[in-house]
Amino acid sequence: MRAKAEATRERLLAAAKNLVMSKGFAGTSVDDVLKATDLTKGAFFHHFKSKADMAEQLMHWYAEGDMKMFRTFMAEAEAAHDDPMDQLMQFLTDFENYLTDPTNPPKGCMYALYTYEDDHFENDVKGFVADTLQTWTAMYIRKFQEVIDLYPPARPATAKRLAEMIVAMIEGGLILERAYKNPGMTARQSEQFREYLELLFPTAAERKAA
Amino acid sequence: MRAKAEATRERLLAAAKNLVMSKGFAGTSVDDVLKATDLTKGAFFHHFKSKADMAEQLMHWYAEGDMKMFRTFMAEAEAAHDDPMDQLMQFLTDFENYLTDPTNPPKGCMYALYTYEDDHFENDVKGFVADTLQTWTAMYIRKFQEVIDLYPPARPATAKRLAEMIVAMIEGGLILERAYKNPGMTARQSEQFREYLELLFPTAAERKAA
DNA sequence: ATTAACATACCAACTGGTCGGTATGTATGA
DNA sequence: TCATACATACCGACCAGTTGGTATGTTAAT
Repeated sequence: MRAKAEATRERLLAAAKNLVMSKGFAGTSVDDVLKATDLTKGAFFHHFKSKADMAEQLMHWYAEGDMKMFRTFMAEAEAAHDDPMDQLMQFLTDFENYLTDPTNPPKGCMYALYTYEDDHFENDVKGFVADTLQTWTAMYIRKFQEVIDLYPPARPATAKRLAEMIVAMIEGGLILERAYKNPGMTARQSEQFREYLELLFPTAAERKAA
Repeated sequence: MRAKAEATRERLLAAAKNLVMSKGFAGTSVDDVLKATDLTKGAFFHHFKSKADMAEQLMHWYAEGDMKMFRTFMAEAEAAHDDPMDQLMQFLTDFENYLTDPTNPPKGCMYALYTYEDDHFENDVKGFVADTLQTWTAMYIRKFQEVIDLYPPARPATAKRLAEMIVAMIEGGLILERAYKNPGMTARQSEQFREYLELLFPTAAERKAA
């Protein structure tokens, strides 16, 4: 029984995610979610004590899946290469392939969405979004620091700056992707960032050429 | 009397802009706007034939102000320098100063906001947002092409890619700025982008040093 | 005297949320 | 083992408040 209940909860969350991603949080009504799942008010308020509670659970659920994916990509990249620059490059190309893969539209980032509707959310939720973005950034920082320690950058650069840069480029890419309905935009940003890295760490490029 | 009417319309739009920027479009009710302006339903529906119509007028109004600002920055930069690289750099630093200036929070980009709530808007509005972003990008493309024509890039680069890159970085920066409540994030993205340009166009940097 | 520019009163539909009820599970004890 | 006792999972009617929108004023400028 508990397994079926969890399945129901995830059905609600999955439907909510799709709706929220295309209509926003305030624009998505509880009834919308119920229509999409063929469930009723009773079910909804059994699993969530309010709509705001759903928002919180939805964000945690989303972040969990999101972070797991990134960690998997990173672990694979680290297993495949010893050199941190190689690891980073593979991570980014893997991510680009994932973005290019014609999976379930509409694409977008729920952190960004919550950020642009933040008046509706409790400080807990806003803090969680910020923390998650920080964790994401921190993953990059660690890797960039390894690269910087190994290869002198052609111009002064900090790991933090580079990490924030790629995160911003991805977020911005997703916006352009939605606005233009052009599925390739985000991956192109990642590609362009790799171009920058090649220029910034010339000795890493030479090493590979050798 | 017509002047007073236009003033009322702008009062409504200005209030709507602030509210929409912090609560989203669906999250902002007509009553919210009226409460903020001390006006009534009669006034609102005299100026806008529906809430959706307000959304459209709001976007046009916003884009007009936005584009005017960018054109002003660009005109100033072009008046101050002959070299396109110098023009570009001043444009970016001017923009950074504007972003850093502690003006009216909350910061953010209405194009991004509409993009993340696009289910509520007519195709007209969505198309307009896309067109405006394209126009913004096209301004950069023109300038980057001038730079590329003059200084050979250290690695293959197209004006279009670079233009999309800076637009994405700004959009992403604004998201991080909101999420972290850190007013400096967006300007930092622009700075970092200039760092990239210095690397990409080394001969331009040499020319300046000489 | 018209008309533009607003105010006021009101409406049907929808909003998030509650509540009593039911069916189906699970734990316990004799 | 099998009835008792309770908990979980869900249903659907209902509620008060809010939503966008309208119909009918009133006032003031042209």
